[in-house]
Amino acid sequence: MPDSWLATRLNGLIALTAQERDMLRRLEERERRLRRGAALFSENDRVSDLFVLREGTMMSYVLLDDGSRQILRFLFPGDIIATATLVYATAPETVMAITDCTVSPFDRQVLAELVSSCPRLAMALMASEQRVRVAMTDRLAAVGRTSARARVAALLLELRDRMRELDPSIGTVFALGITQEEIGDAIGLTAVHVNRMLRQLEEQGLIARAAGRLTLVDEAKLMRAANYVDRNAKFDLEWLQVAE
Amino acid sequence: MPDSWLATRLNGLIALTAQERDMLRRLEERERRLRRGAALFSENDRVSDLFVLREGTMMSYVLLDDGSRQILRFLFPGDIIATATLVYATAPETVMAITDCTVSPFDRQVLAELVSSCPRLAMALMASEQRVRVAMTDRLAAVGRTSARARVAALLLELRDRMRELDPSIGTVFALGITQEEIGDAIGLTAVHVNRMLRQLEEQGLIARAAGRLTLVDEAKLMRAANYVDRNAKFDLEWLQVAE
DNA sequence: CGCGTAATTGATATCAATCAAGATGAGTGG
DNA sequence: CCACTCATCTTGATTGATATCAATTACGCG
Repeated sequence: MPDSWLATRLNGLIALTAQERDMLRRLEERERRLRRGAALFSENDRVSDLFVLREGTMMSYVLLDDGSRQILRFLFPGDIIATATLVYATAPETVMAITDCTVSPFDRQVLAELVSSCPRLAMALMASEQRVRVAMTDRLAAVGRTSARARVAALLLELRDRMRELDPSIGTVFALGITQEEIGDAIGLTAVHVNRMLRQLEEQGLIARAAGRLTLVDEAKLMRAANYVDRNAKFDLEWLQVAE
Repeated sequence: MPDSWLATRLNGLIALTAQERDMLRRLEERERRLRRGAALFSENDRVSDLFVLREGTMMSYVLLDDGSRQILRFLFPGDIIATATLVYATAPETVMAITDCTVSPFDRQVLAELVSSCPRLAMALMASEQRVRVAMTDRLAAVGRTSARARVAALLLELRDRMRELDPSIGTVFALGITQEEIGDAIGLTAVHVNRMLRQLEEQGLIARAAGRLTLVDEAKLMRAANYVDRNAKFDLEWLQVAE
């Protein structure tokens, strides 16, 4: 495990200086462990820290009055959690551990200091928040305007891509790590219907499932089925590189 | 019209210094006009500027392969446009003028300078991007997990709230300014069904419509129907006030 | 080895989409 | 000022995708 996941993540965007690395390390000094299923915080909790996820998988979600759940985002090591703390006194969403996890809490004032001392890092953080936002617009478009089959396909590809960022050895085979109910709650379907769509994708030869592992058998077809856009192919932080 | 819309907007969050105001004014030096229906830029265009919307209403959307459209966000004066420019070489979304508009373009390098010279302003911008993100999670939850009626109600309230930020005199009566088709494309419904839901809300006495103006007749009921959460009530940028 | 969660499958119900006409209304040219 | 036109709104009939309800079945874990 790198001593700063955040540095590892941002290094994918811009080359970091030693000073910048040091600064990022400060965000991951403390450590807190969470058991599978434990909530880091819940909707409406007073939260004044932010967190870096260091180990494990988490998710953020909201619960509606009728008890239904909308999963907003799956979280992987290097992701920043609770950025909403910057504006909201209470959390707008719940964050829960899907597997056993380790997170590093840091105070929002420390972030303010980081912005002062490392402006280029601040820009990189802003930029990386844009990736999060765009991922969410993609999901919104999927949920609002595509079929159940397309949404399932899109989520499978999204999860594979995110896992591959951390582990480049991942190709077309990976462990999904979430239940069909969670898939449904992320893309606005019932677990039953997710099951049927997975079966359909399997019967059509786009995916295969075995022993908890998923294989993207025909990635090209799956991408077409999903309305897939590879956002990672379009990164450009070049313009930040030259900053004095 | 204020000489910096952005300053006006951020002033709602933190008290700005003279230097900060000056800096923000630089972002709105240039000016570009757009006719109703004109695209500021389209998906996949190379964009290296950001923009501040100064006058008018705009929207951002994506088009899917089958021609359907998902409206991501409605834009009002003071909103920053094309923040995705910070990471993506090409625009992930189209931005179009709903009414005649004025925008102020500024180069992303200018933003980088702003972050260097006014770190507290940078924090305020980050914070304000969180509002955008949370608004989007609310929409995602609505589209993924609520009925057509609830989504329509939620959008009406969202639009009213956003307009009220700019014009506090707005109470329960306002001009919607968008078509039923646009409503549908924002919340994942057909225009036909939006029409039926508006009628239903009207018949149930939650809203009234006349001469292009919408009245929220029973706001409490409408909020319940919409699963409404007033995010504005929960702001907290106090912690930034004391900076250095 | 048993227990509980997750996955699977079939039957039926519903909500929203689609298809198909009109009606209304704002803007435009004569 | 009127007639025309195109967009928007409205309404009804029908279809279709996904939810709901109801059992099983498979399987990871203690």
